[in-house]
Amino acid sequence: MTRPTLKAIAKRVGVSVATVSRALSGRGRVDEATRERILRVAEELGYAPDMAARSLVLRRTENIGFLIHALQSLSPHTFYGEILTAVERELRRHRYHLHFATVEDETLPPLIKENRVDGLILVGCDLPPSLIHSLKERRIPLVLLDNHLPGIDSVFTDNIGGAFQATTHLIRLGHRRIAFIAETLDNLSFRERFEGYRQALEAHSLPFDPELVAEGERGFEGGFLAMSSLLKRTRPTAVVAANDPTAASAMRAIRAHGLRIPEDIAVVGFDDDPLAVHTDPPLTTMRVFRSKMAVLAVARLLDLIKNPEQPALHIRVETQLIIRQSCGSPLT
Amino acid sequence: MTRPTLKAIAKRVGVSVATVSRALSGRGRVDEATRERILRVAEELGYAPDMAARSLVLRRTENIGFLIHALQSLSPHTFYGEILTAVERELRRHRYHLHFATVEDETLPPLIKENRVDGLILVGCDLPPSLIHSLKERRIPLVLLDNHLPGIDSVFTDNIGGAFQATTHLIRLGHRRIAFIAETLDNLSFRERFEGYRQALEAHSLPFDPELVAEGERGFEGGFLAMSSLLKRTRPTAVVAANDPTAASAMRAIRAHGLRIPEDIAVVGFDDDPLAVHTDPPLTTMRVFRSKMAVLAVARLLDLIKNPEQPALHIRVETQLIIRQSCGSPLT
DNA sequence: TTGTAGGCGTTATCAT
DNA sequence: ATGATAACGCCTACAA
Repeated sequence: MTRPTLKAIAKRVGVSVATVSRALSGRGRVDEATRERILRVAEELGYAPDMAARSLVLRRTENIGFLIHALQSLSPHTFYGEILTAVERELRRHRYHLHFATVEDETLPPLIKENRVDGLILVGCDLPPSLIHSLKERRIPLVLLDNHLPGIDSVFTDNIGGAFQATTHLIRLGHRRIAFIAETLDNLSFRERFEGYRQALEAHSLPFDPELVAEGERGFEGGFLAMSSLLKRTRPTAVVAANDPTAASAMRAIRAHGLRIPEDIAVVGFDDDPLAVHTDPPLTTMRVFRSKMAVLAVARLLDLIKNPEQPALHIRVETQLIIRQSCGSPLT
Repeated sequence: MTRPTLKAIAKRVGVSVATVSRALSGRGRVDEATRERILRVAEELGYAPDMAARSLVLRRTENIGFLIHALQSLSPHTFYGEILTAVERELRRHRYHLHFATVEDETLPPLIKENRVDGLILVGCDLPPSLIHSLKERRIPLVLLDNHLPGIDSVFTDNIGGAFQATTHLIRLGHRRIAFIAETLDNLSFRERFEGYRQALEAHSLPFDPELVAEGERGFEGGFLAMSSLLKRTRPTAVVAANDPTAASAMRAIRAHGLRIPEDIAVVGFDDDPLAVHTDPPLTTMRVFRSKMAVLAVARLLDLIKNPEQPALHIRVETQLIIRQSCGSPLT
């Protein structure tokens, strides 16, 4: 009832463990007939190498750590959930395994020092840079996903370009008083989206009005709070939300003020979250290619593991405007 | 630049590796003065035991596998995302690590045979029972989470009781023609919720009408499809949805038919998904205690690892009715 | 082609 | 209290 070992197979077949090891690993010559017998017995016993023994001698675990800030993973979006499953799927394709861990501060997660992983995917832009740098100093192969930092490999969303496009969409529909709301601007992605919004205004010679910008707070009610406080002091004809959950909860605030969407206020979100299709009306938004980004990050990480000394690559993935009903038709 | 080992510390301090091991592990006596020196040097070097070597001799990895069906984890809900982070948090509290893996069929995931984990949390009711049983036969400690099966430890939601309560809520509001919709009934949880619905009808002497039951398909549009086909043939005054995403997309279908919520049709969901608060009107639903369930499952699993030969425990966690606006006031 | 032997880093069992 | 030493299961020279 105990796990089969090389020794067990060796005894059964009547050869040495070395031969069995060679036969199973494919490295080194071994007679075709005995190889067959060995493979058969191994199959029969359901043999698989013990990972502890293997990684002790090989000095690699074939595990990849998926690190995310505890804040993020608790968030209502499914955004990082989809990234997680996409990363796992891709790792599995390459026979790697996924270690999932959350971090709450800058202390080094134990899986690093204990040598539990060969590399790291650091997800989201809420991980403290100080932590990222101390990880980097340990020379663990790593890539940032949905985040970027000078000198460190990264795969990230074109937030500026996306927000630029979203805002431009509203401008083309005839809007001039366009607001920007976010749960918080204390977040790189949201700040970049804000930047894209400003650049679009500027590119179309529209004035930037700080009155039209509002922050709420992190979490479900963020968009509601931001939109409510904004509506108390001014009245835009359109609003760019930093992400879809923010947009969805802003829509509730708009309605609570007796205004209609999109007739009174048009709304555009960001992420193309699954909930975008459930809002009323369905939300126009910027699609973010989570799964594609996951695949790219895994590929880059595995390459870095094989070949550590490389200049950092920064892979920016564009977004795509998905038009639904929350922006309506051109203003007349 | 290479990881510090026991040997390195031993050399620095001028003792044997055995002494260092004892000093660091706390097992076995060691002179107070030398222990101090050892601890200091270990700290200085940032020593942590190599996990491969450690688990090779100890025969345990301090890793727990989190297994989920690929279908599930790709689902729009954040349901399993919240469970995942809650499980990870609880494991970390106990100095365990989380291996995340998805399964697509009944083949044994490699992490089992390779001995990468000490135990398993099997999440959701879409994992094939045949797989669960072959895992069980390998005598790996495991507990089902949000699922249950005879003979296997489990922590699960009181689906029948919850749906009973949800349906009863509608009946108390005066509804008599109450529909039940689900993405699919090819799922234990959904079937149990259906059962709870039927029991509530029976308990209140209302007839069960198959016309009032509809399935859609898995995914975003499931509730929309189910509700649309239902409305084509009949007209309930209320509907119980098997979960919140189903309810949310059913609400779109109801509105698409020109009907109002809750005036024409009252809606109740299940799960208390974060999106429940974003729907219009906010969704009345049954709260499921994901985090509590996660904690219970981890506690049970760690107990089973310490003490394997125990009769199976089946821990059922009740749900709680959360009243929002989607059911309105009593019918007059 | 095959077997012997040494070692990966840690723990545990003996002596001393 | 401390130090050799033998595992744990696997891989890989090197020898036969």
